[in-house]
Amino acid sequence: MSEDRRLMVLRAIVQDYVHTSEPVGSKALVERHHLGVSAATVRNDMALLEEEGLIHAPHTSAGRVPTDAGYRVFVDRLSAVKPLSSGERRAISQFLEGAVDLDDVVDRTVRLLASLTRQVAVVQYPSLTRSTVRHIELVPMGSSHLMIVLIVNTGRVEQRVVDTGRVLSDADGEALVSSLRTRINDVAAGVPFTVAATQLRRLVDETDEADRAAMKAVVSALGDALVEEREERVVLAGQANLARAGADFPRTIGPILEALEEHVTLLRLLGQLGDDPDLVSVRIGSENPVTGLQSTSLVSMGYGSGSERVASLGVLGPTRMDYPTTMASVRAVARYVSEILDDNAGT
Amino acid sequence: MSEDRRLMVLRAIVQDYVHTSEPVGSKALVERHHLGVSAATVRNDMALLEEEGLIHAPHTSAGRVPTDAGYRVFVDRLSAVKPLSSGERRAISQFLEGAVDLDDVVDRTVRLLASLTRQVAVVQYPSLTRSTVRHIELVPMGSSHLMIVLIVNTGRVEQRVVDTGRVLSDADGEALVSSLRTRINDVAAGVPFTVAATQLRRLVDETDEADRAAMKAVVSALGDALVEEREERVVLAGQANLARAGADFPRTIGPILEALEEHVTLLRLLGQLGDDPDLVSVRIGSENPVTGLQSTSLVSMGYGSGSERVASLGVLGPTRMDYPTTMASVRAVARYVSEILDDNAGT
DNA sequence: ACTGGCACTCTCGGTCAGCGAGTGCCAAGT
DNA sequence: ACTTGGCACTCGCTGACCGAGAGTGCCAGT
Repeated sequence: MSEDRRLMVLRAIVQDYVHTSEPVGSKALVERHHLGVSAATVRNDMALLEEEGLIHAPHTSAGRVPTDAGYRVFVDRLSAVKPLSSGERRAISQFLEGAVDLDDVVDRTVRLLASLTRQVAVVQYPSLTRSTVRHIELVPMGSSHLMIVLIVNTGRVEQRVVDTGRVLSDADGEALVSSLRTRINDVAAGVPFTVAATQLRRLVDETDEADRAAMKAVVSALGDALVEEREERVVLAGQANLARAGADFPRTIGPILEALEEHVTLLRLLGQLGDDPDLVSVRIGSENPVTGLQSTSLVSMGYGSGSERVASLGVLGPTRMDYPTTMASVRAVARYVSEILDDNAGT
Repeated sequence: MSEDRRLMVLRAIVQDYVHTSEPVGSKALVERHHLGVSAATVRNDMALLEEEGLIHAPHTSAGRVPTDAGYRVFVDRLSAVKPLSSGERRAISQFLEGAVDLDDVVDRTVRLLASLTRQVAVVQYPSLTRSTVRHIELVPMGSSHLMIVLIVNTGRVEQRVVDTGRVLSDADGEALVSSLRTRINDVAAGVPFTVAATQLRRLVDETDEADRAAMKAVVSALGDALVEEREERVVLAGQANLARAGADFPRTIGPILEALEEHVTLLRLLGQLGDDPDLVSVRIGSENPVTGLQSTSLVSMGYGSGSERVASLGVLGPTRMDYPTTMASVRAVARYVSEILDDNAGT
């Protein structure tokens, strides 16, 4: 019947537990939250909630603790994302304002998230599946080596050195480099990675016998750089916060740290967001497929310039976390970073 | 008198403690190490060692544990760096072989060190105080923006975007860019950072009124990049190993993680090496100036191409660590990385 | 449908005894 | 002058026990 009240009770349990980190009993509940009923009634509701699997008693005579499913219901139906104070907003923008390049943006973002939420922050580097080549620069180095600089539209830069097997320091060499430079940029500049890769391969065949070897060397290095660049990266901060919340993970902190070093699985996790790119995604405890992270929750959100959601960021903390404010922080930071990328992508 | 034997006893204590992690008593000692004397004699020696401050009894009736000073004596006088097995050497070279660029070298190195020593690995990015500018490239972006790419002789690349306030897409613009490019490279290419910075500033004054604003914008961004690039960075791996060795740090793991996030202080630490660049430096427990790291030891060594020791790498672990093998690993990796940098530096 | 009451169950903290490892010191042996 | 065996002593650790406190489930009453 009073399903409403049951949910109120659940919410109260979650809230209390989150900030005392102790199992909460019926008596304490009615005292702190002025629900208009007695402890005995609450006990009945609790029994039902337990049947539904939303809460759980660690011991016969202890209070109740929310289960992962309980938290799920809480975030889905019982809480609203708490808006940040204007002070917090200002802090965010000030902190990110001074970033000079993409690395710096990511670096600042991850630190900011960690200190804001006092949890472990995870930021994925902008994924470049949709990246385009902005420009490719060739710089002769020494007699026969050539440094290739690949500039991506997101502002990232990748470089490689190849040996062309040709003398580049004389007039002929300079002409060769300059011809390679224009021809390569003609087919690749402004073009998405995947397309650029195939175009470049074709370019080799269209090259004179004489210069084909050089062109081939350059193109193959570029091909490497293109996939390397597509390979995604994450940056972490705030691992120390795990230790602070040590009470929550009796002895699981080791596995958690291990899981955090597996950047590949982290990336996969971040990749699986909810449907709506503009919504914060929450993965709670055992919902999480990664061994080692099953006592933690991941709050994440996509970000990126324009309508493209190029990457994700988020924080990882104990399942017993303050979801509303954490979600608010993550959302705010994701939006702000997106804005910054928008501005820089400008033109 | 028998100072020799006292030291043998100390060595035995260190060795036993390192691998049982329990205070070691006189009886256990004579059993495991066949010193030719009885437990009582060992007890007398222990009493002396304790007076000298080299060992310490946690409780009146517990065994002895080496103090920081005890470890110091051990590494300085009682141990030899254990040579690595050929298998380990091969593993190191294979693991580092496939690196494609500097970032990759550093990344692989830090992971390798962590898994080799099962401790926290710290690798400083090659310091660039002695770096020179290899080349500076200017790439027009959009109508008035210019991307500046700074290529350093170590292979690092830094980029900046500035607004020149001029139209660059027409013929005039292209001419401007190309003139800036040659003039800048004329004064800066091949020149050490510090010199380049001043040369470039002078260049502004020598520029025509008309182009001075554009030149100024570019030079100021370059100046930023030069200091930014000189700012040093570290990379970590293997934090999870801290948790594994949790027995050693009862509750100090939190502060340690915090200290590890303070990259600035880490850099300072790594900077203070011993005198001989070719020697492994060991800083034990309280010898360590950083709060939070006083229950840990740092084993580090410089590395770099040629005779220049451009940066350091090392591992951080409990004071109770296996110094001989750890030192061996650190030394081997540092040397190998130096070799790689040598090869790559070759024109 | 809610509430008060009651018996019951557990955990937690404190105390206490026994055990075992290890020490310090002394007197005897080489 | 060292070394050694012996012995009394000190502590920390473990397990048992106990009482207190918190919380529960259930039942009967409103």
